[in-house]
Amino acid sequence: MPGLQPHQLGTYFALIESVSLLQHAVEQQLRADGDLSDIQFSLLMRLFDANGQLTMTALADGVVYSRSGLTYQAGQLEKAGLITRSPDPTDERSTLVTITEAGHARIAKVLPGHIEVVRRLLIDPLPDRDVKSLGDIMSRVRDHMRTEPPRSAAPRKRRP
Amino acid sequence: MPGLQPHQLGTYFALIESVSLLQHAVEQQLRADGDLSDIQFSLLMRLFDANGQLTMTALADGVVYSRSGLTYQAGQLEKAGLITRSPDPTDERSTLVTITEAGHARIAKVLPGHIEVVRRLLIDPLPDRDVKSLGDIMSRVRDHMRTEPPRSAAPRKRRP
DNA sequence: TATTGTTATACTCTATAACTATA
DNA sequence: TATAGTTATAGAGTATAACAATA
Repeated sequence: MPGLQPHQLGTYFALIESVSLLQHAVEQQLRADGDLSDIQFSLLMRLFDANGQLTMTALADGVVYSRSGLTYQAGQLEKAGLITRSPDPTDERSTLVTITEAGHARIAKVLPGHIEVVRRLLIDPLPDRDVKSLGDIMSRVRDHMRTEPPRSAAPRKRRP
Repeated sequence: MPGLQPHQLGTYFALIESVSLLQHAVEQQLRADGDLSDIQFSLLMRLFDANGQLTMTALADGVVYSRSGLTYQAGQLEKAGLITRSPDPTDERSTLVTITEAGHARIAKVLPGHIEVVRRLLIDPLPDRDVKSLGDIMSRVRDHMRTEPPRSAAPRKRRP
């Protein structure tokens, strides 16, 4: 692989592979313990952290998908009784998404196992010094990505 | 979030979020430059690294999916002319997957942009010292995960 | 019996574009 | 005009189970 040095490439592959394994384990756990996809869990957690209520747009923010994808997931969560949707009195174009009691309960049900997986696979095998380094490094990477101009804001179109 | 200290949780979130952003950027690039999914690209790269030929089982190894999922992806790649499948003379149960000239060409077409994305988002924003630390840490995490007993080898069944 | 791979099928998820309604 | 959200629809991908053939 030209253009990157072996240790740079090694870093990339180790990162991608280990995160894939971690995500896979997390997905299994969430599905088994609470019948949730990782995305559904993220959405519930965002609501939880936001004290229970967000607009659709705010909820989607950062969980990169299309509007329609969020509508679909919100539909699933609503069907499962974990959220409700209601009009926003402030702005009648908006929809307020609210986490229900059952939604809270589902999080409570799933969280211990979730933490256990993350601890077992990521935290415990590393000395605390490395956990801190890793957090520090990846925070900088994340912040850099977030401030980067999207670059392919107008991605090349396949011929129509 | 009980059970994990703030810096441990922060590490987990920074890791997941930054890798998601990286993967998303990579997927865009692979699709735009070579009309490949990241999984298809991984499969081609595995063949490339293995000097062009692997059995289905060897090809799937590590790219965690079901047999049928691999059959599906191999079908897609074959339809696109990037691989061929032929019987394995050594073991007639096996199928040998071979990368074609077109497959090599596709990799060559896609790789520069791929490297550019990885460099821009992950490598360049970090001092080389951190690239090395990150590689070192994530290699240990990966190795640990790979040696771990699967734990949920027999995952809880939903009631039948 | 165990392993390799395929098929059929059903399901989840995603993306695009057209649409409604409000700011 | 721009923004918030939904719907229709089509396509990609995944998983399970049943299957055939070989070791």
